Formats: sequence, C-alpha cells, structure tokens
Amino acid sequence: MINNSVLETEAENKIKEAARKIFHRRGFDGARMQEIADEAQINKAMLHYYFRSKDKLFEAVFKEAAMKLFPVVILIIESDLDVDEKIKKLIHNYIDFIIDNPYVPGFVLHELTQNPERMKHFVASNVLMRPQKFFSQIQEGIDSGKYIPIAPLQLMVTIVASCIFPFVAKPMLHTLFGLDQDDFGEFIEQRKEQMTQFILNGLYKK
Amino acid sequence: MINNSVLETEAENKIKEAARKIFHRRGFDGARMQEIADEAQINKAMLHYYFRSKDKLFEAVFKEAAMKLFPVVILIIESDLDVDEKIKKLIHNYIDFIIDNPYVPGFVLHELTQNPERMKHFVASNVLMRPQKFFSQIQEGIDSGKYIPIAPLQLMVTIVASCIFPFVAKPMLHTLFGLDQDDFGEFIEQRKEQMTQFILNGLYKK
DNA sequence: GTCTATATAGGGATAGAC
DNA sequence: GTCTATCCCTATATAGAC
Repeated sequence: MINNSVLETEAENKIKEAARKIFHRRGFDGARMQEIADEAQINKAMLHYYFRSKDKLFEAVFKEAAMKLFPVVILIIESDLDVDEKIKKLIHNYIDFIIDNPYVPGFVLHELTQNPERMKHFVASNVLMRPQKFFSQIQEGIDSGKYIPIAPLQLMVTIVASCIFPFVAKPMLHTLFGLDQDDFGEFIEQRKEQMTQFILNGLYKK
Repeated sequence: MINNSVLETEAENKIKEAARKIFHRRGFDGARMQEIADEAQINKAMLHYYFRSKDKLFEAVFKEAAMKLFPVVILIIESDLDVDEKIKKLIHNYIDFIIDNPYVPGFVLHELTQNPERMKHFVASNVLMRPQKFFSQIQEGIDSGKYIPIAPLQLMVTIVASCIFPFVAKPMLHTLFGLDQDDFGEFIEQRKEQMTQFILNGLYKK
C-alpha cells in the first residue's frame, strides 16, 4: 500500500501548478475553477477538497509569486557588491527571472492594484526591503562628484521599470512595432547589456 | 418641451463617465454593471438601453483610453524638435497626462494583455506609430559619436517605462517603501526633472 | 480520495408596465 | 425613456454516493 501522504502532496502540487498558470494568465477575476481543474487534469470538486475556496487557492499562488519576485532584487541590493556590479547583476538576473516567469510581474502588479488590502499585510510582513546600503552607496557617489545628483529611489524605480515594463507592454510592442515572438526574444536579450550600459552611463557624471 | 437628443447625450455621457471610472479601477472582469449604474446614479436597465452590452460599453471606454494614451507620445515623437527637447517634452507631458488619468496605463496594459485580440485590430488601425524620424535622429547621434550605441527602440521603451511604471507600481512603493499619497505626489513631481536629466545623461557619451 | 449531481448566488440581459 | 421584476446562464461551492 502506497503512503497516502505522498499522493496528497502530489495532487496538491499538481493543483497549485495548474492554478499558478491560470491565475498568472487571467488574474483572479478572469480565472475559472473549471479551467484550473482541466489544466490539472483533475475533478473540479477536488480543488475544493484540497483548498477550501478560490480565495485560499489564489492566496497560495499569489504568495509564491510575490516571494519569488521581490527577493531577486532584495538579495542583490543588500549584498556587498559595488554599485556598478549591483546594477549589472540586478538587470541581468531580473530579466532572466522574468523570462522564466513571464506572467509574474503583470500578475503581482495587477492584483496588488486591484485589491491592495488583500495582500498588503502579507507582503509587508514577509518582504522586508532594506535598501539602505545601496542607497548609501549611491549617495556617497553623488557627494564625491562621481555620480549626477539623483534620488536613489528614482534610480531604483528606473532600474526595476526597465526590466519589468517590456514584459507588461509586450502586446503593445507587438501591435505598435510589429515585434513577433522571436523579435521580442531578441529585444529582451539585447536589452540586458544595453540597459546596463545605458543606466551606468546615466549615473556617471561627464 | 426640451429636445430629447440633448437629454440622450447627457445620459450617455453620464454613463460613459461612470463606466470609465469603474472599468479603469476594476478592469473588464472586475467591473459590475450594477456598480457602473450606481456610479452614474441611473437604473441598471438603462445601461443596456443605451449600450447594448457590457462588451460594447467597455469597447467605447477602452477606445477613448487608448486614444488618449498613445497620441501624447506620438505627437511629440513625430515633431520637428531635436532629441533633447523631445525627451524632455515626452517625460513631462506624459507624466502630467498620467497624473490626470492615473488608471489609464494599468488599464490599457492589463486589458491588452488579457485579451490581445479584442482590441488589437482597433489599436492597429487607429494608432499609427511613426517613430522613423525620432529613430533616425538617435541613429545620427550615435553615428556621429555624440551618443552611446543604443537601439532606438530600447531607449524609447525605457522612456515610456520610466513614466508609466511608477503609477502601476504605486501600491508596491507604498508597501515596500512606505510612500503615502503625499510622498508619492512629491516623488512623481521630482521624477519629471530627474528622469529627464538622467536619461539625457545616459544617452550622451562621456 | 474521487466522482456526479445539485444547491446557491451573482450578474448580464430582457420583458413589459408605465 | 425609465422603472421593476425576472429570466437565464455561469461559476463557486457542497452534498452524498462510491
């Protein structure tokens, strides 16, 4: 007789994996429990057996997405690297992460916008952003005349925006500039190095 | 006797204005016809009287949003200004526009992502982006050694991202950095000038 | 644990009186 | 044109047999 706990875990994972796909693709309102069940090749009733409700299932998925999205930035930001290396690593690693998880940024941003209260307490208590070191490094560079004067948070937001935005705006790039799937892949690949150079060049004083 | 056509127009406008608010705030799936009716202080049945269906009403709202969002960029891009002036104008005007229409970018991006086909043909036929002149200007600057080598589209996307992203990520800035409403307003105001300087500095070679 | 059948609610849409 | 009542479908959720 096979241990039931193993099967249980497998079923749960299969459901969560399916839910992840559908929620990421359609958002909370757009997702259907039936579609998740189909994706998991499982009966719809089983969703409610393992996870009581759509809300609970969503919460599990959202948490994982948020926990994946933020730490990429945080770990690098808090490291001992110098500014140039941090920016280079940040852009490369972040874009690579989104290539593997293309729906995560749009999903997190949208759900956070739609229902800020639902997950705010969770994000706040689990994701502690401590950018002090990075911000200090920037400020020192400004004070020493190496960097142009810029609020560290402005720089930070610009870096993250540069990585995330192209993925959120992918349909726009397709419609307005005719970038197909392959073009987009090339565009993103090119972006890693060009953005690193552009942002570092923007930071350093002439 | 009052002319009926006037009242008709007033009712239609009241509905569209209410629909705009709700759709922008909740997206297509999240919006409720009842909520739109309440917002318009009108009976729910009247929505269907004036606009046949939720889809039709949404389409009207989406068109207006998209038609407002893109031309801001396009007009400046296609103008005869030089690169520095274009970038400065682009950032200032675009951010000012979003201050007045804070939900538009997230709305357009999300709906375009959720259902790319629904509006693609419309956007494609109504919004013609002709960035050739701007792109040529950039390329000339690169060839003459004035600018660093960067694909014009990469620059373009970065500029738009810098303007739009902070608004989409507003809840994140609130949660992670504790920016309240006033802080956010200051942040955006500061951003107009600092991003202009940062991006121009990034473009010019040392 | 897994399925079928069904309860229940919500929301888009319409019928019909006025 | 405007309202009430209601149709009807869809989607979440549960009951209950196996």
